[in-house]
Amino acid sequence: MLQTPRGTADVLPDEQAYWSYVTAHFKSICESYGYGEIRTPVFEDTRLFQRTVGEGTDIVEKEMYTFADRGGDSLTLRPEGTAPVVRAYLEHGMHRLSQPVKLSYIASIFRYDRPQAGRLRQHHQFGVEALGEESAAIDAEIIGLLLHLYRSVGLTEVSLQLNSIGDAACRPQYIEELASYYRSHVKALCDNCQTRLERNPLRLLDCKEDSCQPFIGDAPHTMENLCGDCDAHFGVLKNSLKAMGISYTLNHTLVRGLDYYTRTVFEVWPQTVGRQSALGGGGRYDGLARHIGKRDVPGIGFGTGIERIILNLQRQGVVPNEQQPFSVFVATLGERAATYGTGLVNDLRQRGVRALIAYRPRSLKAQLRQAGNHHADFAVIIGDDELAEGQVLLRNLGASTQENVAESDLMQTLERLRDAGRTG
RNA sequence: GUGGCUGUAGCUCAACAGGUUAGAGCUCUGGACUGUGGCUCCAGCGGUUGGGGGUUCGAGUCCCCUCAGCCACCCCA
Repeated sequence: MLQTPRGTADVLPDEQAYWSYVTAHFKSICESYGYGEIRTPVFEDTRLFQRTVGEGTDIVEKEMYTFADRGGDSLTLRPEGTAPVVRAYLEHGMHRLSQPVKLSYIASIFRYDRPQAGRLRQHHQFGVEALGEESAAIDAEIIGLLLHLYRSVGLTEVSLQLNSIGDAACRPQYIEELASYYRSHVKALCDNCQTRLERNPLRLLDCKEDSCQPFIGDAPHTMENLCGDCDAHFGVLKNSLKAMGISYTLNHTLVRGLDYYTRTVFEVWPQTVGRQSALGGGGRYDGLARHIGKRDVPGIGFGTGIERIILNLQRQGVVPNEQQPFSVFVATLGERAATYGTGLVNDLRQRGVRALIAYRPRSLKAQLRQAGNHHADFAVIIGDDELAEGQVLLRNLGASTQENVAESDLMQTLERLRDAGRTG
C-alpha cells in the first residue's frame, strides 16, 4: 500500500472543521489589525534562504528540500515564511507604499526533520510581517496579535518568552564576551557545546545538557549587554506590552535558530507538562532585507504552526463550534419521482440551500437513515402519490413531524425555513 | 542525524506458553418494518495481522531487514 510520504499528513473532512475554525479566526484578526494577505510561491531560489536564514543554521545545513529543476536552477521548498515575504516586498517596490507595510500569510512550510507529533516535514503556518517600521511599538502589536489569536481560538495557558539579542552594533561584542567566558570553561562543556562555541556561540545558551546548565546561568546575558539604542528599544517594547496587559517571561536563553534576527525575539509555549514545543515564534530582523536587495528595511514578524495549534486545541478538549448548515434530503420512490428529485436538488442548490439525494433507488427507510447520517434538517419525500397530487411530503427530521406541501410552494417554504434557522 | 517503544478490519481493541478457518464492539449495508430515520434484534460487507525474508511440521506470536507512527535527544512551528 502506498501511503503519504513520511512526515506528511492528509487532512480529512472531519478534521477540516479545526482548520477552517482557526483559519477564520486568523483571517478576521489580521483584518482588524490591518494586515493584508500575501501569497508567495512554495519554492524559491535556494540562495534566498542561504543568505537570510544563514549558512550555519540547522535549517540550511540539513533541513531544506533543495532540488535542481529541469533547467538546472537550484530551488528550495520554503523552509520558513519570512524571507519570501521580504523578497516580495523588495521585488514589488513596496518601500514606495505608506510604511509600515503589514502582511499576513498562510503557507505550507517544508523541513526535512525526524517526524513526531506536532513535527512534520510539511506543515502549515500562519504568519504576519510588518516591514518598514523600527519602533518597538509595532513589535508589541505583532506579539499582541499572536496572543490574540491563541486566546480567540480558545488556547488558554500559553506563556510568552521574550528576549532581546541586540543588533549589529552590540551583538558582535557580546558574542565575543560570551565566547571568551565559555572558552574559560571549555573542558567542562558537552561535545555539542564545544562545537557551538566555534560555530555559533549564541546557541550555547540553548543547550539542554544538565552539565552545561550552570554555565548558562552564569554566562553574560544579551539583555544586560545591549547598546543604548537596543536597550531603549527593548524598554519601549516592555512598556508597550505592559500597557497592553500582556505578561511575559524574560528568557535569556531564547536565541532562535535563524541568523537574521536582531533585537526582539520571542516564542509562545503551550502550558503542557514536559517538553516545550513552541506554538509560535518570531522576532525583529532589521538586517534581513539587505541580504536580498540593496536596501535596509526594518521588519518584524512571527510564524505559528497550524498543526500545533490544532493539536493543542484537541489536547485541551476545545471543539470548534461549527454550526451545520441548514440542509434538505430529497427522498424519492419510483423512477418518475427520482427524475423529479434530480431537478429539485438542483434548484435548491442554485438557491443556496444545501441539498442531498440518494443516487440510486434505495428503500425509503435507507434514504431517511442516510438523511439522518448527514444531519439533514428536513426530508422532502416524493412518491408517485405525491406527484399525482402536485404535492410533496415535507418531514421535519428534528421534530419527527411532517406535512403535505404543494409542489409550487416548496421552494419558498424551504427558503423560509432555512432563513428562520439561521436567525434563530 | 542518535537512542528507545509500538504496528491485528475504516475506528477502538481481543487472540493461553508459536497450534485448526484471526474474533468482538462501533461504523456502513440489508432485513425484521414491501412508503418513514434515531432505539432494539438478526444478518452481511470488511484483514496479504504495515511490507519482505528467515527459523519451524506449523508464525499475528520467535529472529533479521525494511516502512510508518510515537517518546526522548536535537531542532523548532
